[in-house]
Amino acid sequence: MGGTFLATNPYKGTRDFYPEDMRLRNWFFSKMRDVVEQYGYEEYGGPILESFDLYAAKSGQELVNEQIYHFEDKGNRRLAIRPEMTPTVARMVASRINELAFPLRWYSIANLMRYERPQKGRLREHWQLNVDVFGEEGIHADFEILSLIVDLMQAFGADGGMYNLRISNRRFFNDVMREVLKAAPEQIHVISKAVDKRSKISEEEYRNWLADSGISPEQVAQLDKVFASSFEELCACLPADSRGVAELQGLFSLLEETGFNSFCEFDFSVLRGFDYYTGTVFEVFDTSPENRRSLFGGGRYDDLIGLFSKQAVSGIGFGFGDVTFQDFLQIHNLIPADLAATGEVMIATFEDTPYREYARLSSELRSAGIANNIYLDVSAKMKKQLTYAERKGFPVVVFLGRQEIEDGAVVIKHMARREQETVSRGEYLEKLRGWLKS
RNA sequence: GUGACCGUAGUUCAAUCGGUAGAGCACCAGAUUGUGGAUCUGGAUGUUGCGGGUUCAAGUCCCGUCGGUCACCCCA
Repeated sequence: MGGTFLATNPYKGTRDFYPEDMRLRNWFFSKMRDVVEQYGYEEYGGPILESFDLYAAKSGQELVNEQIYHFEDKGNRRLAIRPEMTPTVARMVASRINELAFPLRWYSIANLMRYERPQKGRLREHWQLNVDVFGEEGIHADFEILSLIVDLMQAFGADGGMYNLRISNRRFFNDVMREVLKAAPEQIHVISKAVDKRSKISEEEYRNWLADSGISPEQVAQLDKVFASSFEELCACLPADSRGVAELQGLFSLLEETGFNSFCEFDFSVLRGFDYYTGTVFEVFDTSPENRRSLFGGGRYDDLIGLFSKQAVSGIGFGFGDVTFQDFLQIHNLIPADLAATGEVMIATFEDTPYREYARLSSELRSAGIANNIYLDVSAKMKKQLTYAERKGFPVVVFLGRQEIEDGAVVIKHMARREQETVSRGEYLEKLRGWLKS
């Protein structure tokens, strides 16, 4: 025997996109593209392989390095498959820093890979929409990104009840820690980690974590008070010149004035990882009980291109992955049922008719802008041809046989209505168009 | 990296205490030689993920491995 066959399953944590899967992905990414381009964002792209140093240099996180696919090429260059898009954009921006007109509004839709254990909402390869504003420090950019997110969600019919957009600010957080808790810089780091975990771990674990990290009982008490306080009360505790306060107040008054505030809320516990973010941070949560998780998030970082240039470029943006988003769409029933196949017309064939007639008809339809297939096996029974047409979801089948050629006509058949009629070659296109519209 | 559960036909699943693997759907052919969703008739299909062990006998028990799912870890 020929031995064993190769496995047909895709590599762990990656997915095959069969035509129906591709339709879904194309559907939502093109919708996203529409929204983002209406905001005047420009698309960019980059290579899937980058120098390993591009990632290794960045903040030197061991864990990130463990999640990077890397290897050596034939010229002994150390390469990595991109695990995120930001270093690539940073490189691109830095490379043309003097030529680009800031602020930039850029977006990309790219596939990324990370070596990790697949689980719900997270695979080894995923596709992600990245949207950023570069070179603008003011909160107008922050506001724009947040309103863009709301519009993005709305484009899919997601209303405020389906998701939460929670917003905070790293500067504000740091100010509160310093002024209210009198926390030292190292303590702030520890506290932010504990706060980040707060919703996931038990009350006891949370308190132990803080105590074990050298946070005094007084500080813990203050922290409890902070969480019980409103945004306004917290602001009152901070100096009048607090930048964090000014940014959050400015941002929220803009959101209120434009009506976007009904989708947004202040949430002191939103922190989004570390170091990276310096100002506004935000996170979008799914509100459905089955999927109470973060869909995506982002924030402001002060220096995007420090690795490449002396000049600092501030930016704000987010990355929105397809895996979590698909879960979201499914749970909230936001995927349209009629993401149909692309073919509009199938041309049925007969053995006793010259094939060139079908080639001509097909070309005639294409010129008219009607996508079509010729049934290739002319000896196949009509039952088989029609079954095929039905399974493929062709709304219309056209018959062209000896009789029709003699009469200068075609038979067009409306599959869903199970009706058909004979129409002259001069008029069938118009009739067909009418059918395809409805 | 740690832990839990799962892996049987294309698919969804069944198989009693360990006793020689079966059903629905789907598929193919025909009833219908130029007309599809129903019905009827017939048909094909498995190294039970893989490798080893225990046993007279393993889909079933044990070990390993690969794959899937989920949680932890981590998070763009």
